[in-house]
Amino acid sequence: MTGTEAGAPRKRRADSRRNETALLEAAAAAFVASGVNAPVRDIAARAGVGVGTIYRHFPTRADLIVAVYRHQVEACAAAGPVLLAESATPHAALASWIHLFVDFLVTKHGLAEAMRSDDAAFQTLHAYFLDRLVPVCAELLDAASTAGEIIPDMDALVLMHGVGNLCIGADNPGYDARLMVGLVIAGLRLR
Amino acid sequence: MTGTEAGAPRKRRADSRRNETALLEAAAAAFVASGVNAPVRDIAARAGVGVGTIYRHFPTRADLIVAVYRHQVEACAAAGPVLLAESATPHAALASWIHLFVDFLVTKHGLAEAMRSDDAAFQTLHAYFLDRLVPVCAELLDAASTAGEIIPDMDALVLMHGVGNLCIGADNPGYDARLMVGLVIAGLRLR
DNA sequence: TTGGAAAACGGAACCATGTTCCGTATGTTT
DNA sequence: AAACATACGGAACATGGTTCCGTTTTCCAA
Repeated sequence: MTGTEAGAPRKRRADSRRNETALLEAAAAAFVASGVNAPVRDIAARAGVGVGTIYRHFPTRADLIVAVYRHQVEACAAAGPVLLAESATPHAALASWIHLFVDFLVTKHGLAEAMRSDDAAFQTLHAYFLDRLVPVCAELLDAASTAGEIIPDMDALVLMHGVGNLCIGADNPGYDARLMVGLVIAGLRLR
Repeated sequence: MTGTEAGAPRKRRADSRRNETALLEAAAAAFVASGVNAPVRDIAARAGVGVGTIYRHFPTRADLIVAVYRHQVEACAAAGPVLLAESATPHAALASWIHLFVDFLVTKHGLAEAMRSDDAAFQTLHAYFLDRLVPVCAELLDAASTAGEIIPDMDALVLMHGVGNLCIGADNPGYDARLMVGLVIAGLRLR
């Protein structure tokens, strides 16, 4: 035997792995250039592969988006506990963390829109972001409400949805997503 | 001559007017059934006309949407001064008026999304809503800030944009647009 | 080293939607 | 009733997502 019992499942082909990273880079570039709705054919062309290859690696656009932004989402999630430990008050930590999330969203054209699309294809995106970030947000909310700084029982999922929505069209010159998010954060405070 | 000098511009054809109202009714029905993004062909079929006829009467989808919802927008605009006169405080009037606007938006699937699309075709929609409602909102904001109830210098356009955004996906069971809008309104208050 | 099975590829073909265009039909005027 | 303007319908085109299958590449094992 070769050592591994029930598997030895022939290692992934080299071209496959090559294409996957090429696609990730191409997608990242296309997203910057044309937003997360960049046409599939464009991304394929940038990566020098056929469209079929995209679908084989990333069945839905959401899978591709998640793959491209995974590190940044992880970083955001990780920042929650750190901010809570380092900030003067839980409410301050919550505010900082939300602004971090907003900064992430507003720099990705179309991501906020995609986040809230109810298209089945975006289910994965939805699920990933929410699974990863809602618990962090809930922890911050809980700390702040325990400290008596904010209204009790605020639902983290609703808050994240709302903040995401406020980031839609953030690059529109007549709009100011950060200001609106600031109002929401202020509105959470007990008076 | 026929009497009228520089015009006598031959009255509109009967079939044209018939089709316009048929189209408005069909669009209203389609919007209720499938949201404001109902396929053009569906609307045409409901109205019993060809697609060309839609484009002749309503060059962009925004024109159609505006035509369908004009009365309701007008009603909302008209309610502003009334609320201001009847409410206990300007802030209360502002809150009521915004909730009125929210109620309007959340019952029109996809309208909030369309409102903030930067697609050129939605320019008309944007312009109409904003021209009509922003001044009303500005008046309410002004009254409230003059009364010292809310932060000064809040921009009505930004607020309307934000509220519109918060209404996106309002029918999603895990979300609560009214709650989020309530937080914004609370956040406007001086403490 | 090489034969061939498995894996992955490319891109043509297909579908859904929005949009345009023009030959035809309808209404209006004289 | 004839002649003209107006409006109509829907085929044809454009765009973008998605699927499918014949071909190519890689890997394993003899």
